[in-house]
Amino acid sequence: MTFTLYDSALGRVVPLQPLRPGEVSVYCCGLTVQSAPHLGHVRKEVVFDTLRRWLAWSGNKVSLVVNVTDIDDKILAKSAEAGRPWYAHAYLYERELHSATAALGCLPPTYEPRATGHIPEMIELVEAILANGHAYVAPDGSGDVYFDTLSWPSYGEVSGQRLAEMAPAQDADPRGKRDPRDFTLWKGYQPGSPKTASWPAPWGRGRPGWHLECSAMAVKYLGDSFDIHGGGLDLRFPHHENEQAQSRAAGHAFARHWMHNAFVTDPQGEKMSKALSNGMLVSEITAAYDPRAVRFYLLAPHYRSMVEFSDKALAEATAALNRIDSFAARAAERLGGGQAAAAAELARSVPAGTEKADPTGANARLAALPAAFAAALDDDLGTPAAVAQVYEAVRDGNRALDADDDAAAATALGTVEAMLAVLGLSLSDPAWSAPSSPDGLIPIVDGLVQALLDERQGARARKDYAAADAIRARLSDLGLAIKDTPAGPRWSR
RNA sequence: GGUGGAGUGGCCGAGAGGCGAGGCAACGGACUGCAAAUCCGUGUACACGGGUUCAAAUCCCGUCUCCACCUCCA
Repeated sequence: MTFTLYDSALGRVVPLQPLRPGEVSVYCCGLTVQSAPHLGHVRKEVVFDTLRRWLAWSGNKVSLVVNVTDIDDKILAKSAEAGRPWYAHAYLYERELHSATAALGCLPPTYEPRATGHIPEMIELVEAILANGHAYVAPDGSGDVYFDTLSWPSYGEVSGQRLAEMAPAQDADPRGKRDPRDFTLWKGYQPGSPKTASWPAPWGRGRPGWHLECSAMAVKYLGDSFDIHGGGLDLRFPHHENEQAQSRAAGHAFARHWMHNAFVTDPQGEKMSKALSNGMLVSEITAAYDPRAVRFYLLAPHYRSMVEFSDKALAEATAALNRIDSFAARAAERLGGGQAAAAAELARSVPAGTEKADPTGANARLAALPAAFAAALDDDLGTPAAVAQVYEAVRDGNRALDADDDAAAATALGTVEAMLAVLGLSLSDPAWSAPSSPDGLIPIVDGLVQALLDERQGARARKDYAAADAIRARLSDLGLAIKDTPAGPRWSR
């Protein structure tokens, strides 16, 4: 069984043959921490978190490096507006990003380097490109260094853009550029910018260009060559194109495959953006919906398809996940938690799998999954077909419970739990425990509701259905759903 | 203008030459005091027009519409 992926530079699905068998190295462009993340930003995090979990589940050591761009034009501009130092501004939104991704159950990357921590590496990279004759220092004394795009014949290989056909950019500040298609490697210090946002370099004080940062960090942490470079589709050109060109021009083999996720769109089908982000900030969404359902909503469609944001879609995802959870709860009540605990145990072995290759453990983990589920994920991270397998197992399990076939129900429960664990949706995942509930309150609430349900049971026994239904209605008004099961009434939110 | 992607049943969303993924919603049935939950059943979908083929949602040609990138963007 081999993982295959759609390599967006090649435009087709190819098998992943890692540089080092059993180890997969992934670099994924993170965010420029300039403002609060919206749903679109975190789709990428969820997609690559799921990819990483799957590769680890199947026995690979996975290194996932995600950068934090903490210096750029936007950060300087917005921090000035906000009246705080640029680094404090960046750090504020870096923390917001972390809480957003954690809320959605994303494991922290293997490492998350900040651009500002890698200025020496970036300078070395520029020196290498200069030495190889693919960059030039602007002759105007500005301290700018530009990549000489025309000197790099394979420019365009990532995005399919042809240099000759590219619309010449209307550059507001061409300074010493030879050709409008050249891009900035190093931006000379401009008076008026914060002094703290500049660093000494052989060609003058300044700061790195955006594209350069990723190249330097990817090579530093993943080596001269690595397996997968990921990011949002909007980064394909020019960012990824430029990254590839400058890295190879410096002599590095760089990314072997490119993976790009599609956008989250607004209800009109247009790409989510800052201007449209009202009501779509991650913090707002996770306040309004179960964060686990939000993750489910983001990963159920294929990563290369656009996802449309709407309250209806989130509500549907909540309902769908609810059905899965109801089965798990019903089965666990009937069978005891053995199967679920076993699946949770398997899931717990996976974070270790990201640290080292674990083919032996992988055999046990893969055996816990339906073959069709594994095949779906191996086929370019086919989460839709994988999710369909979850539903199949839920139906099988419910059917088994209805037929009093405990053995079959137990199998289904274990399968469901294992699949949820792969997708980062397992209820036993610590990410979903709600620390916001004050300690000790839950048993009290539970006891109070139980007392009311006992009351209702008494009424039912007397065939006083009016009284029984009144209690149910009052609980229902509080948002509690009551189910009468053979083992007695059960309540849930 | 260049490059890439998309149009699927009430809605969402897969698939990519031949047996109708899956979910949500709806309707009927079983179960229930009634519900809820669950199970069973119910759909002659693939933008349009041509073509290839024994067979096309899937391939080819053309048309229309939408989206993205080419300027910062997950």
